Formats: sequence, C-alpha cells, structure tokens
Amino acid sequence: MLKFTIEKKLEGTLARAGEIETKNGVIKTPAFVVVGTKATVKALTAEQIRSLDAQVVLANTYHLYLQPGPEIVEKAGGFPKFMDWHGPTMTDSGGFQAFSLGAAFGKAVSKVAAADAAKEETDEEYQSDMPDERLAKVTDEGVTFKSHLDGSKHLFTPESSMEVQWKLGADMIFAFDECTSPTAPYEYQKKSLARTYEWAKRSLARHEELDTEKKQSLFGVVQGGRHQDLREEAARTIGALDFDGFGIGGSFTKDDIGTAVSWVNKLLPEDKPRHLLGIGEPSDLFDAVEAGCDLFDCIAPTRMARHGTVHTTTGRLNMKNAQYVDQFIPLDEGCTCYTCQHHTRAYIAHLFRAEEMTAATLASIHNLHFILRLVENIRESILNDTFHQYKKDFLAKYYK
RNA sequence: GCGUCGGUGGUAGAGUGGUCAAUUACAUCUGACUGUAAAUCAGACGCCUUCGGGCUACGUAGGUUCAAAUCCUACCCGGCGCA
Repeated sequence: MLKFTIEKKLEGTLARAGEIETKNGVIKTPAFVVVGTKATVKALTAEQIRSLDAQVVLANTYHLYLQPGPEIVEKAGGFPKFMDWHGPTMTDSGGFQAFSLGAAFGKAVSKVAAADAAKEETDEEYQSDMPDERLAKVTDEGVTFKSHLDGSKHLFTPESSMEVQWKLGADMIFAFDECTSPTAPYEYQKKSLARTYEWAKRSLARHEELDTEKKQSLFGVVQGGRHQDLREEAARTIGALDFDGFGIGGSFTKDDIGTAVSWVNKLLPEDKPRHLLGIGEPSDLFDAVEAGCDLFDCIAPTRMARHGTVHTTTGRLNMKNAQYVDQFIPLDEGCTCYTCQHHTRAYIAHLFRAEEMTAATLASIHNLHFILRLVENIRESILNDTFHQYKKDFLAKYYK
C-alpha cells in the first residue's frame, strides 16, 4: 500500500514536492523513474543503477511476458529480485505496445509529435494508413499481439495484464490502457477513451481479486490525446475510481505537454501521485512538474546514450561527430557522474567509433545521471522556492 | 624472359559497348530518437551549379565506334605458373 505525502506546493502552479512510501523504500518526488524494460536497464548493472542514486525502476509487462515469461520471473521472486534491484519498482501494463506495435508500427509517428506531424487524420485516412504489417490490433476485449520475437500470437486483456503484473511483482503497476496515435481521428480517440475506461474498471476488479493483501498499488491511466474535453472527461472518470495513483499517457505535441497535463491534473485527486508516462526531455520535465506531475519514466536517456547522444548543461552532443575525437575534456564540464569523473570526450568518441559496448554503458551512466540530477534539482527548487528561476536559467543554457 | 590472370571511386568488390558519376558493403559526414519492435533508423558521400544542367573520371597513352569502365594496340604495375 502506498502512502503519498505532499511536503510543499509551489504557489501559482500545480507543482508539488513530496514523498511516496513503498514497502521497498521512499521515493522523493518529483522523481525520474529509470526504465528497465526487460528487467535490466540496458547496458547497466544493478550496481551501476544504485550508484546513480536512481530511486525507482520500471519494467514492462509485454516484454517480460514474452521473455522469459511471467512464471520464470515469479519463480525468481519477482522482477526486482530477478535483476537484483532492491528499491521501489513499477511495471507498465503493456498498453503502450498497442500503439508502438499497432498504429505506429513501421511508421514515423511518435507519441510526442511535432505540431505539423500531429495532424489528425479523417477516419478513412487513419484506417488506410494503418500499417498492414502491424503486430498489434485493438478490440474491446483487449489487444491481440504478434510477438516481435517469433511472430507467435497472444492476447492481452486488462485481466491478463493484471495477472502478469502480479507475477512480475512490482510495487506499483498500471491499468491496461490504449495509447492512441496523435494522428487518430477525434471520434476514434473518444471511442478509445471509453474503452480505456472500461479496461480501467476491469483492471481494478481483477487486481482486487489477485492482491487481497494489498501488496501492489494500481495506477489508472488517463488518455484523451490533445483534446481538452477528452482529457478532462478521462481525468474525472478515471480519477473517480479507486486507484492508488494515476498515469497520464497518450500523445501530445511538443508544445502542449504542459497544457494538456495541467487540464488533467487540475481534476485528478490531489492526494494521489501522478506519473507522466514516457516523458523525459529536459524542457518537458520542467513543464510537467509545473503542471503537477510527480513521477516520470523515459527511455530517452538510455536510448539516446546508446545511439551516441549525450546531455550537457549547454545542450545535446552527438559523440559520433568528428569534432570530439580529440577533445580531452569531460562530456559536460562540472558533471559529477562516473563517466565525466574518469573519461574524456575523445575516449567516449573512440569507444563509439570502435563500437565498444562500454560506449553505451558510459554514455547511459552520464545521461541518466544528468536527468536524475535534473529532476532532483527541480524538486529542490520547489522546496526552496527557486523553481521559476532555475527553470529559466537551465533552459536558457540548454536550448541556447 | 615466356605464358597467364588482373589493374574500377577512401577500402573491398560489382559492372564487361549505350539505360554508368558507375550495384552493394564497409569507412566517412550529418540528422533523428520521449510508458524500448531500437548497441536502432534516416540522409549525404567526384567537382561545379542560376538545380535545367555542366565538367572531369574506371592504371597510362593512343585507336575503333554515332557511343568505351566495357573492344583493339603499346606501355607501366601486380598475382600466379614455367624457365
């Protein structure tokens, strides 16, 4: 069971700093949740995750269901024990894969789209653009999947997602939802929202049957795309259900994350934590905290690290660029992460060019450190009333 | 010395008379990445350009042809075989 306390609210905004107590430790919020999809944070050992002072690790139901399978994870004592992580944990429900393996499969759509790419299609366009080779299809019952690993067919329902997440054993789990595409027509999003609401109730019901001792906390997921009426409807209806916290999911445009999230957070119960699903760019984190979010998870720091992009206080660097091969300075001057304490840009650039695995490890350590410390600093700035100045200064340097 | 095979863009290696500035891979350069289908993907990659095109290129020099990286001759260089 979850205990959430708000220490401080930032006047004139929806931002708050607080603490979530789980049976595996306290999470100081706002907090960035590290993504460990397959019960591993890619390229990092559990010891390295601890060294980063990460607070929470999130794994994914879809991936662990397919491999190694929920029974193995259950036998291992749950995914946290399986991967030797002792702190608080979450699992995502598999709902996001309805989007990434469905409407988005093989296409260039991102759930956070540039404004011009987020144009809603007509129903006809949407249907005809739906990729034939997609691996997921949504029905009222649930989502049918073809495994991306071997093509085998599977069905996820709200009930089965709860069952798998029960076996995976995280402290906090998510209701099964449909993440819609930013190009989906309004009518589709409205229909999808009604379905996600039904799924929320089914998730709750199955969760209550399974978890009689209240070991896991269940978060409901608010969808609604970029529409104020849908977002508000979702916040009211999902918010009225007996969840322990809330996830905010779905698609946004780059510019309206803060706006859309504040529509929701104005209506969600104030005394329960809010997790913004899958957001993790610096500017988005500021906006989302200001709009009242307490938790974030994002694959961006680790994926970008593996692909050679690192965060610095003065913006992103692509370490594969020629200019870094002979720069014998840290990735980011003044950074206290392991990578910056021990290695130079030239060395990291060399490792990427040589395709050495440690390139991914060292860059992941740096990027996670950067984002984790950023969110910690945001928290501090709420507590000592310097949020607005900190935001302004940070963004001015980062997006110079 | 004789014979034989071969010399193609940064590298390897296709092409063997027109559709070739030349397949492909690698390298190089650049970009993207937001609940991980991702150690991935995309673009550029002879020179110039008013983006229509122009120019120079397939060892070197000639030649045949309307047209040559592709055919012929000589030379240079390399592998292999025989002396």
